Amino acid sequence: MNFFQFFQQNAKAKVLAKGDVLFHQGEACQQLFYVQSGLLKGFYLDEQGNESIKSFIGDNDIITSVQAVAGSGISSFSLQALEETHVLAIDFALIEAQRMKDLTFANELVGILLKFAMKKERREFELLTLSAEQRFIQLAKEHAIWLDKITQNDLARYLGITPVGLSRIKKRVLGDHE
Amino acid sequence: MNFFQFFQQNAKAKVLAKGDVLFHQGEACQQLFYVQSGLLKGFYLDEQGNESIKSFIGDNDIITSVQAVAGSGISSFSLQALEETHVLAIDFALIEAQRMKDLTFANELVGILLKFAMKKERREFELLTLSAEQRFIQLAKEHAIWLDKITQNDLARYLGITPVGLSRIKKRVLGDHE
DNA sequence: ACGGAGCGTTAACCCAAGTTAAAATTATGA
DNA sequence: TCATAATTTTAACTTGGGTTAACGCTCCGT
Repeated sequence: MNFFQFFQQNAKAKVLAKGDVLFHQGEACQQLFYVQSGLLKGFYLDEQGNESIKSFIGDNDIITSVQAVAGSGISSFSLQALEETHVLAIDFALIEAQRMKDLTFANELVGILLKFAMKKERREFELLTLSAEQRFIQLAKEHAIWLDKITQNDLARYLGITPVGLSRIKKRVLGDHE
Repeated sequence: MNFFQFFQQNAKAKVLAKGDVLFHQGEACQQLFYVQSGLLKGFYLDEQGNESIKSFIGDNDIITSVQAVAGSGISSFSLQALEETHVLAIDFALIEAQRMKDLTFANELVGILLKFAMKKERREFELLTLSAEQRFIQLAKEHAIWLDKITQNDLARYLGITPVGLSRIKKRVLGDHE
């Protein structure tokens, strides 16, 4: 069976208002979500309350805590809506059951995981090899839309710096044109 | 069919001497490798010649360039042996063919990819949320063996800092006990 | 229109890590 | 064993980004 057919047949629709949390760091997460529309952030919070943003998730993205559904059962991060967001939720157990008996489905899952792996490899590359300034330039090029929709605080926490740091980088990079 | 059976039947053994390169950044990579014994580093080299180490790969690890086999065809990093290393090499096309017709095989691949995704998520977490010093402490705890086998230059490039920086961190963390 | 909340900017000061270069230590090979 | 190369440490100086706090702007809500 086709992955998205399966999704449509077995998933439940959910609507999140701005600020709503889909799942919390430290709690169980047994579902996988497909984002129909809207925008979410996945983020870590440490003991001191420092936030680090793992990723932004938008239209047509699939999101879950891999650690939770395939490992410990507990999510290591939270997922929160930055605006009104419509998602489809499906129990991961259903996906597991289906892939065990459906070759086409299993192979679509392989494809999805390969794409996911490439995305993570990319992010790893940027965090490892680029300076904060280079990461900002990269982001501004590839996700220009984010600059409008996402607050500077969140953008900074995604780049691994503070909002103050990002403000300085913006000044340096975008220039004053005085 | 079982993944490792398949591997054993279709893979070619290769022996790498210290310093040998399994595949080069910027070149095609169509194979997947299973490390029987030894140690490799996967690393990026930028235009200025700065090296960043993506990962160390040891006994029983599976390694390939996901970008290359599932995306552009070109590897974004190089893979080099840090000591004599024995690997099994298999064409990724064979894996693709097998997973398309073998449910068990496809699902084992899903399992492998889920584990890979968890590893990458972990690395992303560390690069995003921890300071260089915290990353070193973490590494010393989890991979104490690496401290002996791997040069400080390589360890530093894995942590995202310079060898000089790592020397300072070691002094700070391990203390002088004077 | 006013007052506050939230967001972004700026400034002053601090510190971790980069850079360069020299010194010290450890490995390696003839 | 000794000489040379490679690795690690140390030192001096620079720099990017953190921290704190003040300031300004904008957007609401009343």
